[in-house]
Amino acid sequence: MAISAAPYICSMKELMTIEKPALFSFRECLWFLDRGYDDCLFRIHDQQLTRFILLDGKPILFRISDAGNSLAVHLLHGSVSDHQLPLLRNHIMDWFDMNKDLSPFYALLQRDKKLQYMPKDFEGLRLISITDLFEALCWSIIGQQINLTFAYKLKRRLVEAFGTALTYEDHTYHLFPSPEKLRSLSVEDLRPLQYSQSKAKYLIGIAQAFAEKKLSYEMLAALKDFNAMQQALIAHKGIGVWTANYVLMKTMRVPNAIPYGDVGLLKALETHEIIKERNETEKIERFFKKYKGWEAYLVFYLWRSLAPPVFQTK
DNA sequence: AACCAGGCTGCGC
DNA sequence: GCGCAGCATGGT
Repeated sequence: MAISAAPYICSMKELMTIEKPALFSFRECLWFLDRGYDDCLFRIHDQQLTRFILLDGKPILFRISDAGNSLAVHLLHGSVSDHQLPLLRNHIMDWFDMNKDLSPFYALLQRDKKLQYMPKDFEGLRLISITDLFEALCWSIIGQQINLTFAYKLKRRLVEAFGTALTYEDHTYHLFPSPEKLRSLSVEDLRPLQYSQSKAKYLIGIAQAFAEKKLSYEMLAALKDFNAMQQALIAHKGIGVWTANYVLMKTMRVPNAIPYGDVGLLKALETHEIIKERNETEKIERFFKKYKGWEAYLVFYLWRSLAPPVFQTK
């Protein structure tokens, strides 16, 4: 499937601007999205972010850029009617968690001797979400037990083979494949892309569950209770505690969905000398208790800490 | 070249 | 319920 967009000169239409809340840094957010991995679901260049999505079921290509006190959103392909504008605005604000007041979290960090550098060094970094539950589940299954460089390669192969592509001004943008598309595949279709037997099986199984409406965002969100949501996910093959918690954290920002055992999290806890050994689970739980309500953000900021601050070289 | 990767399942106890 | 082998393959 391919869509080609006519490369009109000056075809970009400004759809809207979105006012930046306090403690919001587009630059910090871009740093996270562009931290050295090859993500095929958006493109960043010249401090601008371009992405291809389905809005209200219709494909659009849009670009976000920094406009001082606000973000500017331009339309590059497709159309957005007046009544769809709020949908796009909500999509972007949810993606960057722009409705949240971070000051209580920063107050907690400031009280912590080992982490009190974070509010300044990472100021305005938001917990950037994966806006689609199916994509989030597939992505976390792909990423299980392999390094991220390889995981992004696997994702790209899947998306390029089975997703919808759109070429605009010499760059190709992609939609993540639909559950209906992935459910139609067999394990043999994914083996040449270097998916393991089990990863292939899990992905197809999850796609089936979505296509048959046995699992959906709405279904999960309706549960409210964290344990119930976790169990609803773990019931599916290929989803364990880590995956369930990672996905709940990245799609819904469920604060107590801590991906315990995550190697990145453990590494960060070690470098901050919060733990000495990776098996000190009680110590980790005690540590997280100090951040009640902000656990997901804490994990995100600890991941952020694994790389140098974006402003360091400036 | 060994050891590690943003783990999970299935088995034996 | 808990521990552990096996998985499967690229990165460093």
